[in-house]
Amino acid sequence: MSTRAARSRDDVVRTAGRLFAERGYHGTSMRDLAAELGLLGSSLYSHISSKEDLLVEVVERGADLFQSSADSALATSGPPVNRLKALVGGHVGVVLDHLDEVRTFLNEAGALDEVHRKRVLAARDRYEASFRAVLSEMNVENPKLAAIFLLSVLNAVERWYRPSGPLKREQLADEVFRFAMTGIKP
Amino acid sequence: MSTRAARSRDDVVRTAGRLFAERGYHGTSMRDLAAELGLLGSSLYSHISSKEDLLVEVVERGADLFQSSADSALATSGPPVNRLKALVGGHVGVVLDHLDEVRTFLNEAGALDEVHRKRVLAARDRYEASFRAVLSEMNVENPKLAAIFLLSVLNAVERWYRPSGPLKREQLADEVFRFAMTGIKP
DNA sequence: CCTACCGATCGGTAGG
DNA sequence: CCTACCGATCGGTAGG
Repeated sequence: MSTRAARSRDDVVRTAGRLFAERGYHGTSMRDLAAELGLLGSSLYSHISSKEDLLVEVVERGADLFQSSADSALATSGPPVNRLKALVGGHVGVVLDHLDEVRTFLNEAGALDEVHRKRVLAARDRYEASFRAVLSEMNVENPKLAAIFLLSVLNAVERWYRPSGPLKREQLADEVFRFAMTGIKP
Repeated sequence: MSTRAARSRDDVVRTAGRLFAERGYHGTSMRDLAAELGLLGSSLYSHISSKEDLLVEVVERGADLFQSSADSALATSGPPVNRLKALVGGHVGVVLDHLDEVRTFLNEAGALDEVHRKRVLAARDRYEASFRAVLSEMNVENPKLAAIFLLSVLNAVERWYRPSGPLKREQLADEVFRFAMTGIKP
């Protein structure tokens, strides 16, 4: 048996996402990443061309996942509240199923060069616009602010939710939706 | 006139807070910090003993500011909703007045060694407990989850609020409070 | 994917 | 607070 650790490009990107999410971009060295894959640092460069390119790819995966989720949610039929529910459920699903890409997308975009950072900000605004549009359809008083508040709650899920905790995955989206619709309720 | 740049320890800690907030702990070098103060890297060590100590000090300042705010808010008389309003107003005030320490406290605690990181988690839990206590007083259905959701909105203020924007500082706390109490409202 | 490197930069110290 | 350093580590390359 060979002791060679043959890795695909996707292995490299996914492992990079995990380390960027856990330790941050600047807190992760290329040798850290290689070691996680059972390689030496120099071996990474047959898969990718630079550390920065890796960050770009992980962040773009996060952006694409959110946008696909929104596009799908906006196609939901019925009253606008159905689409809002789909947006919330989709967002929670993306966070739970792609935690590493999501955390890197949300927390490490600042480490990108200006061109890519602006592209990420544009992607976030486009995603947020999906929320604003549905909230407008619902005749919410201040759709812009409501979208910010709702996304604040949704994005924070990454920071506190543990699948092993008392709150089951299906309940989570329901609870967020309920809080957004009616507040803390006495 | 001397060209010597005489700095106090507090100058060093405050400037470190700004850079840690903007670029992250691992994205800030001691030479970056020194240059910002008009010094050479080695000169920093007459003020502080290590980079890690600097992070500890900035993060602890953030923790203390939030806890002082909560202690003060909990002393508010009248029905519990008054105390909740004071907690929200206090939190927004701390974020806006001490943005660098807050951002470092919220985003860079992961770069601390285990001992200090656990201390920060304990400080956060104690602060969150102030919210849980007031929400319990208000007979909210799920005070623990309500506290998480409300703090999600409050902590996100650091990420999007611009004092130059349409929302004035005084309105911000009111809008967060209203969202927490009643949701998006159709 | 590894061996053998490269120049640059890192946090930090000794001594004045 | 500066001069003059230190060993360690950084991202990355040449060549096989």
